[in-house]
Order: sequence, then structure tokens, then C-alpha cells
Amino acid sequence: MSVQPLARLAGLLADPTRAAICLALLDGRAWTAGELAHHVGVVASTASEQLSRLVAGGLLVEERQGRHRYLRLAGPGTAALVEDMAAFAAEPGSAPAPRNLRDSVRRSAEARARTCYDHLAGRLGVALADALLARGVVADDTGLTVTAPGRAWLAGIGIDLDRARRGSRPMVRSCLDWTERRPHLAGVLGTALRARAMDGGWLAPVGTGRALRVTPSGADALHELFGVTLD
Amino acid sequence: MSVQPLARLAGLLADPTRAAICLALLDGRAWTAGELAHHVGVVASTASEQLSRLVAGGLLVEERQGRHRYLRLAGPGTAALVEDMAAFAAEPGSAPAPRNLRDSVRRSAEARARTCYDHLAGRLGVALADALLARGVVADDTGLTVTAPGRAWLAGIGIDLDRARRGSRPMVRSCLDWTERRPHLAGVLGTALRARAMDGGWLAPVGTGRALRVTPSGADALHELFGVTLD
DNA sequence: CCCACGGTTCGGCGGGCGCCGAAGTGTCCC
DNA sequence: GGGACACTTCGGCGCCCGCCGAACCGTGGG
Repeated sequence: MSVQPLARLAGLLADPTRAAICLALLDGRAWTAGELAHHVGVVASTASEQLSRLVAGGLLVEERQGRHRYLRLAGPGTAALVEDMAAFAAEPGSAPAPRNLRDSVRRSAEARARTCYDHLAGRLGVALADALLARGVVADDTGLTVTAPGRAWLAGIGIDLDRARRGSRPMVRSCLDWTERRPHLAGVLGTALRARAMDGGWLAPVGTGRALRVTPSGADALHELFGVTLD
Repeated sequence: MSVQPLARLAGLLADPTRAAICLALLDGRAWTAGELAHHVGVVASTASEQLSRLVAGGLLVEERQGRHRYLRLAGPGTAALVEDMAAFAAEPGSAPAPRNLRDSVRRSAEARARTCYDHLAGRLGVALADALLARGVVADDTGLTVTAPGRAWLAGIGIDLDRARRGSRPMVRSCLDWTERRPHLAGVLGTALRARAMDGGWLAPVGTGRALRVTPSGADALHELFGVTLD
């Protein structure tokens, strides 16, 4: 086992600017270099250099379009690693006080419902995980698995896991939610659930961040299908 | 989500000395400060300072006995995080050339069979995972789960998963083996398998490292029970 | 009580790196 | 063709940190 690769990987995230960039990209979208510079609060030259290091280190991939440089996380594996590290690092109650009302509102919204790279997180994500366990769609007593009746139930609400599957990606994976400190569901099921919720109009983005709001029809659907009610 | 905690956590592992310490402790044992200093090749004062930072940062826990300071990884979650980062960071063929014959022999032994914190890794670990999948003891089509017939089979070879369970720990978890680049099994099942193999005398440590050798009776048992043969 | 061992504390040294401004390059629009 | 925009390159600055030696402290053995 090699020490240097681990130290280099960790070194990429040891700088607050680079860490903030990766956390921003956990929303699953591609951002331009300028947007990332503005978001993390550095000038363009700093952002350019730091982005190049993240690309060279394998955490991000880039794409040029005209004079714009688009950056995104290198893949689900990279997102899972950053998520796991962020969840491990976060301590309950350790977040700094909100800077202003806007910041506080944003945080409440994200804690309520948000995307976590390609699946649902926040109180909604955890509530959905609990509901699927309670309904026997997912079982965790002998591992973490989608049950046979669960597959049928999911097909009944428009989620076809076979069609959603990709390569060797796990069907379902537990992902520790750092605002709730309890797990929500990632993997093929997690992605399919998020896609179903967005396509079905149950959830809609709030502004440009990761927060999601439950639409009126979504509230009905979540209550009827999952027994989930969010305040 | 907070940037600073992630950067601080990553910063702990960004230094090669601290990274080497954590990797050494993946063998699951407690080491003294002096042993760790010697292993990573720094003087006692450097080791002392770096160990204190790792303890303060939450990655290690310490215990004093007389004039000895014992250090170990803070828990399975810490081990899983370090393992995942090391697996992510490792690239096939990226390990530096062996320094000498002893180093080469050690690496071959570790690639063949070794412990990975609290479960089996290396070609043996991967072969056992394959065998359990092939025999239907574990299924991964709908998630990763120990099957009902699998539980019975395991009980037949002396592995009682209910007794082995601890808290909310997952029954079975996939862990990417960085020498084989394929998964072996962690979680309650992984730990129980390693314990059965050690208690049954199938495997024995090689020296003081993580490498394990298959005993003659172990070779018979592994072949008879799992259909596994290691060269 | 003395000595050895294991580990700690602290100041000094040297190297690395993040940030920025200035100048430059490539793309796009008028 | 010219100007604006997005981004890149590079040198300078200041700060941080890993490592070590020396001195010290606590524990244990003779």
C-alpha cells in the first residue's frame, strides 16, 4: 500500500478553497471556473490554478466550450468519497452560525430537502429511506437490499430498477446524511428515486443551490405513496 | 455543509508521515509511539507531535500504560474512511518498485492474504467474496445481502452472524481491495469470517505485519468449504 | 537512590504553497 | 477589426508547517 498517493489525494482536499470547490460540485452540475471563483471567494487566477490541481489529481474533469471552462466531479466514486469525508468530518452542531438571514434560510431549506450529488438528502432523504425500510421495499437486516416485493412496489410507482441500472454500480448504498446524522439511500435506487421525484414534479429546485422544495402535488404524492410528511 | 472540517480532516492525512501512521494502524492492532516512529522513519519528537495531532483530530485514540503510549485507529468508521481513500488514491501499477528482496516478499505475501483492519483482504479476501457470491451465500443483484440459505450455510461452518452482530454496523459491506482492484467483504460478515479463519487455524500471521499465510489444514478447509485454492 | 527508557516540549531552520496583480491569450460579439 | 470577456501564466510575498536536537519529565527496573 502506498503512502504517497493517499497523502496526495488528501492534500488536494486539505486546502479550504479546493474543499469548497468540491463541495459545491456535489450538486451534480457542471460549473464554470468563474462561477466557482465567485462562489468560493477567490480571484480568477487563484481559481484557475486550484482547479488545474484538482483536475490533475483526478478529482475533477473539465470541458471547454468557447471561452468557458466547465468543471465537474470526476464521477459517482469521487462524489461518494467527498461525501463520506464530509460526513465523517462534520460534527453535530459544529456548523458555524449563519452569517445572515439569507444564509439561515438557505441552510434550513437544505436540511429539509436537497440533492446529494445524484440522490436525495436532508430530512426528506432520510424520511424516504425510513419509509422504504418500514414498507419492506428495502431490507437492512442481512445487508442492504431491495426486496422482491419492493421491486414490484417501485415498478408500481414508475421506478424500473433494471432500466436504471448502470454497470457495476451498487443497487442501493447507505449514505450518511450529515445534517440529519442518519442514513439516506444512494446507488441505483437513490438515483432513480431522485429522477422520479424531479420528473414527476414532486420536487423543484430552490434557486440555484442544492435545496429542493416539495410542490403541492409532491406533498400529496409523498404522503400517499410513502407516508411521508415534511413540515 | 462546512468547508473547514473537511479541509482539516483531509489535512490530517495530507502529510506522508501521518498518512503512513494511519495505514500502519489499518492492521487493527495498537502500536506504541516508538514502534510507529520506527516504522515511519522519524525521530521520537516528530512522531509524538504528529500522533498528538491525529488524536486531537479524531482519527486515533490513545491509551497510556506505564511509560508506553499506545495508539490505535478510532474505530471501524475511521478504518473504512482511510481504506476507501487509500483505495481511491491507488492506481493500478502505481506502487513504487520494491526496495529490496525483503520488501518484495512482504508485498507478495500481503497481496496473497492479509488483514484489512478487521477483515480479510488480498487475493484470498477477493476469492472468498467471489466464492460466497457463487455459492449464493451472499447476493449482490438487488443490493448486497447475506441470503437466508447463506446464513444456514455459514452456521454450518461455525459462523453465527447474530452473535457476531454489533450495534448498527452493516451486516455486509463491499470494500475495494487495492492490490486486486476488486471487492472483498467487510462488515459483520467480514469480521466473522476473519475470526473463524484465525480461530480455526486456517490462517496464521506472517511476522508482525498484516500478511497472513494459509496453514496446511487451512488450505484443506478453504478448498473443501469454499472451493478456494491459492497458489 | 540511580540509571535507563519512552515520550514530551520548545525553539530554530528550511521548504512548500496559497494568494494576488499584472500581463498575456483565446473566444465571442458588435 | 476592435473591444470585452473568460481564463491562463508567472513572479513576488507572506505564512504555515514538518522535521530535528536539546533539554526535560514520568515510569520502571536494579
